[in-house]
Amino acid sequence: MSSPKPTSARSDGGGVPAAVVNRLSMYLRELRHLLADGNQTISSSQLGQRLGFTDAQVRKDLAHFGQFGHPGIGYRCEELVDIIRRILGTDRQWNVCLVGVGNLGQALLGYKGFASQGFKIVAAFDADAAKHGQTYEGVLVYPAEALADEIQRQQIELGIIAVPAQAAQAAADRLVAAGVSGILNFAPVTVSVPPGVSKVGVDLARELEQVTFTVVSRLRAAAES
Amino acid sequence: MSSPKPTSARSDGGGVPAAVVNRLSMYLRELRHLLADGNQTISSSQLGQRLGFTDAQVRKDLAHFGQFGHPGIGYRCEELVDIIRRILGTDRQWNVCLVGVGNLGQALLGYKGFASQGFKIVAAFDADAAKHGQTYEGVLVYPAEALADEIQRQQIELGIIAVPAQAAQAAADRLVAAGVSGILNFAPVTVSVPPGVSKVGVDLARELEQVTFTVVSRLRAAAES
DNA sequence: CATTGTGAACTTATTCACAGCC
DNA sequence: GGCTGTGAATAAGTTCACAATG
Repeated sequence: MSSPKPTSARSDGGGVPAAVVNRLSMYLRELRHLLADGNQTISSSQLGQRLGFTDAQVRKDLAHFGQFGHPGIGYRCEELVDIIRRILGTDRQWNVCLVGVGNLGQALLGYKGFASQGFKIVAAFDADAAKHGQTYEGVLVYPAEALADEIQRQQIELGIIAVPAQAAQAAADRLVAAGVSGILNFAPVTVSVPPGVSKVGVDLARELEQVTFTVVSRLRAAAES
Repeated sequence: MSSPKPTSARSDGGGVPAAVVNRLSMYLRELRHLLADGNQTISSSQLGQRLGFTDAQVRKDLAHFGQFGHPGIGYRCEELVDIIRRILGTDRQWNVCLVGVGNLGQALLGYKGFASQGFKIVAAFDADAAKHGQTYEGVLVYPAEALADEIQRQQIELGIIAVPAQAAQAAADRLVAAGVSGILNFAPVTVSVPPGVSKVGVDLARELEQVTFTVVSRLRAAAES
């Protein structure tokens, strides 16, 4: 018996494959760097080259959303930044909360990269009573029981889970019950959320495993040659 | 002009698509949880269901590497854990170093999930002289100049970059020059490494952008219905 | 005339479906 | 009976190649 149809290649988002969205955010990052370096325009082949994609790939990805290029010119960096931000939904601020103020949680509270993309962590939650009422990087820590109230009060739409594996599903359930629309999960477990709530998981150890796989593959290929 | 042929779907690793390796590490994580819960065996459809994949997908992924199942029974959890660990290269310890002992770097030093998968951070490097000689979570911080020597001395094979964007390429260059075989990059830039060095990038803000995209897509779909 | 946008060709990935096995 | 492994079928994603364009 097979699962309904989650295919892993598309997660959701108007029929746009997840891989396209992933590349889109790479284009955005690269375009910001280009802008910072004073570039006005860039062609699909130049942009692709910097990231290791073909020119056609860049154009096809953008074609999912409209026509943004200028024949003979390329893409205007500033214009395309605005367009991609609108596509990704980061053309406005998002209020975010953090669940789990441990090692990783504290680092996330101090991470500058969120604010610069429009993400604002406005509340943190932790089970440890010793942390309640304290502020980290200017963010106040509440008890887990206050989660629903704060999410309502501060209009928090996204939640970041940075609790131990065994507490992750409970954290997700609470966030969902409180009405967040999306979750970024750093706990090394698959949490389940209802349809209608977006979810992305980042598992640091799994990322390193992707590295070791290619390392050992290379070693193995070298051994048999 | 198009780029050579990086296709993005496969990065390297004996012709095995990156997506397969990614799922493999999910299977591994899930199998560990199953084992911890006392399960002896699991079928491809059960394993797939837990992660949102079809049964055929699970079997095909494993088929890239051999025949590990038992008809009528499924897969023996313990056996499959060993097999996947061997495939991913995590059936042994990897010495890892960290470059950049800031917010995020300190959290990574304290992250328990690395050790449990065989990754041992044995040295850290930072440009800030105030940190030199200090230990964080039992790991000694060296000046960046000591990088090559320590990597040689402690046989470090992997490097984690957790420095600001503008310092990331230099950190990568140093790691490569010192002879690491793989890099996990948390800086929000594309660093380039020579062929022969593996690289995986994790950009926290980009991960959140994947979440917001699906959130706004759902909102947009709802709006036009 | 460099560069986009896009149908057509091609390549890669996923699912189906069933023979073979325990 | 329940489950794997896999060739065949289908679907999805990528690249090619060229007409259209400022």
